[in-house]
Amino acid sequence: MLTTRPRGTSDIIPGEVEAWQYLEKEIRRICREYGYSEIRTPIFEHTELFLRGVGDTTDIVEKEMYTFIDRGERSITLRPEGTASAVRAYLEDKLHAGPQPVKLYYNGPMFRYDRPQAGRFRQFHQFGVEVFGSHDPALDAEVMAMAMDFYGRLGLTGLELHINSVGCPACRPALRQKLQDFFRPHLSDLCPNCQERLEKNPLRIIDCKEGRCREAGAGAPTTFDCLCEECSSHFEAVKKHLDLLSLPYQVDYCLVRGLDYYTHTAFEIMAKDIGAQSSIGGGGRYNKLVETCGGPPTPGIGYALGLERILLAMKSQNCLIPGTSSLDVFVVTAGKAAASEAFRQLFKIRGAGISADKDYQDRSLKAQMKYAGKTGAKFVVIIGEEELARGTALIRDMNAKEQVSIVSEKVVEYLLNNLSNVLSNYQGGYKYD
RNA sequence: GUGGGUAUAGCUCAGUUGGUUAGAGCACCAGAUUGUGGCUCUGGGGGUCGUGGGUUCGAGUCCCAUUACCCACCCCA
Repeated sequence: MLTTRPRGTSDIIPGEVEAWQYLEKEIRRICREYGYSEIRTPIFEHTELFLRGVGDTTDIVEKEMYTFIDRGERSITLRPEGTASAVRAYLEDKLHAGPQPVKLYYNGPMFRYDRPQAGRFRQFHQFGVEVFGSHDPALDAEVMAMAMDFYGRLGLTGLELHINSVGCPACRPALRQKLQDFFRPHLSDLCPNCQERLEKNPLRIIDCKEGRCREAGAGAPTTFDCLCEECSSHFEAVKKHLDLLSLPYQVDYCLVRGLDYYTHTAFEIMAKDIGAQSSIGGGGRYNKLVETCGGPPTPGIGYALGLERILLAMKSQNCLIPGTSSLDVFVVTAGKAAASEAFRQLFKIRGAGISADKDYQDRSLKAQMKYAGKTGAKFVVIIGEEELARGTALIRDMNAKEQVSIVSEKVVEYLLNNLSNVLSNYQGGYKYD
């Protein structure tokens, strides 16, 4: 083999792609129901969009971006997440000029230079939504409920919704100060990462998973201690709306997500059965991001779900996942003269919306039958010398192991009649429930 | 970026203290009185033992390096 796929990427091959198509179909369905429209943005952007949008002290920007200089000497980055592009498009395509809020969704590949492991890849796929133009805490709850609804539709259970408020520009400076005052005497007890975070981004220390940082952080101030009046009441309203929907959640005052743009609400959804990378989705409010990107003051909120991790969880929980789709009809021939007639018949069958195929390996009739069985074809149409002479075709029902002789002109009609229930299930996707 | 594990046929894996032509199951292909699938039986094709060095009379087996994959740290989806 000349070469292999780059590290941390994967091929989605027949037998697996059906699961992806199913997810894509469910994404389109739920987004339509919740009033979201799809947006497709470039897979690469100017690097500065992510520097400003995601935040230049984040791990994503500091060490995980695929950045390169293109032939026009521009610094280009393969998108590591979807929100920055959505904000850019919201401004550039003047969506802020229309009726608000603007509810968008995207679904596509993201790129981060991480060490691959279970549930973590360098090219991975996110489905996400973004809403621009509303401060309403009910929307925060809607967005979380939608994410949980999506998991539920796929059959996933036992997921945990963790929520927090990470404050706003009014109250965060006080929290930063309190945290720095608290941790500065214990600086040497912190992991090297957090020692740097103390000045750059002290909030992240309380969310650090290192044992020594957890110990050092015992009794440390949390977001809860410093929320301003507005943040606090917003958070209470969000919780109230989650309660209205009877949506279970856990408040986690140490939840600080790794993207700097969050204000107010932050949340994360965890799956326990997919390995160490248990975060299966997350999001939050970003009321300053549009401004940061050069737009008018505009509130926003969104989330992103990792499709690979969703599939991992679905496999782990034995959810129904569509497999390979099978053929409706296989055309078998015997003899050269019959092959021409069979080839024409094959196209007539396909023209009627029936999936059909034939042998292209010059196989014997017996081998063609064997192969037809493997394709899962429901019917086999046999055209040999005898049928050719009589102007008929044999149609064999593979499950019933019975076959009938049909006049050539009636073959399509016969198949349509006998496949009708199969075809109605097939239209537009796969049978999954 | 750090650590641990793995690498033999298309797939899952055997391969004894280094010793002749490297095996099995599954898969694939072909047959079982020549026009009929799944089961059974018989046969067949297919492997630079990840790659590059080294030790040795001799390396799939031991040593070093390298790459990839898996898992964990970290981070996040």
